[in-house]
Amino acid sequence: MPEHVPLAGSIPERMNDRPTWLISRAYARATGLLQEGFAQGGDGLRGYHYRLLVALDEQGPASQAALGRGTGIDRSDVTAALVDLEERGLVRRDVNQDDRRRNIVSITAAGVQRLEALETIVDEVQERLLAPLSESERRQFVALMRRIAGG
Amino acid sequence: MPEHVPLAGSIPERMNDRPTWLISRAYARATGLLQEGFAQGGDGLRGYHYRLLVALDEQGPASQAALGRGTGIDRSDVTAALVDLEERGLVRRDVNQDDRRRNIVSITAAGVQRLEALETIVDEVQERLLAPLSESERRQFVALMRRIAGG
DNA sequence: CGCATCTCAGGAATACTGAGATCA
DNA sequence: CTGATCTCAGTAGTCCTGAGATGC
Repeated sequence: MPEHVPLAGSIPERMNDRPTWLISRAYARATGLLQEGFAQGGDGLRGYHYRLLVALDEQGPASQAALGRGTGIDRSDVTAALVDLEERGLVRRDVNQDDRRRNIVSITAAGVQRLEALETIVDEVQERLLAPLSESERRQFVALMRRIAGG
Repeated sequence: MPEHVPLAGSIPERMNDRPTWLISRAYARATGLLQEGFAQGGDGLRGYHYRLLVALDEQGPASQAALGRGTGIDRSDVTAALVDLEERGLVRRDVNQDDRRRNIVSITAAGVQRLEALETIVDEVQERLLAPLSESERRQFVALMRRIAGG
């Protein structure tokens, strides 16, 4: 006997006008798809690793503090994620001789290669996520989101 | 000496075109603001509690499974959150005599009252979150998000 | 039997805090 | 001394899985 006396069960209509709730639903969908995609890699890389690799690939060597600011990842999480990436040979960390508090983090050739594979995965996820929207709607969406997220 | 040799540090431009990343940034902002707001209540209520109260207030008594489906909260988290709400006298749980597997969860008068306060908080958070957008842009945003989140 | 419900234990990824050590 | 950096330990809230007990 499937679903007997429903006693309610659909999404409260009020919530569907709540941007906070819509954002959290979208986030849940996006992270679910991303985790699914990243799991294909099989080497345990996650969102943090991807973000760091993108920042390093795009902007060149950086200190960990700068990476944290640039990617929105907390300093302590940056440290942990970079340890993972270094173990896998995807980044290198050298002490900055001009300021020995700082590490100079650089992406390696293997890191660039791995990043390309991750980009493919993220592209696919994005395609699935934005499937309901037309091209112009996607541009609208990105533009609006940038203003909300970028605050 | 503040910030010496930047070694990069701004948000990678590539990321700002990544809906997945924008969503996670927006989510981080939203949940940060929400937690800040909910903390004002001082009684440890969180997003899950709020969602459940909304669903109960809007749709009336429901089984826990229906609440889970309706709010997008996992069955096991529903159980835990309802325990909290029951302890605070904000909901009541009675065994459904027609189907004794099920609890009939109802919001109490105190729950309705507490929910009103929470709605005020969520309204404020929303206002801060959407501050950069005009009225019509907000409607656009909600409409686009519904299609992405609602999948 | 199958299936739904409620509960409990726990894991995973993100976001964050506090504190210590190092060093400009 | 002030303040930035890196590291480590630990917490919180969300999302999810597996398994058991009960009941249709």
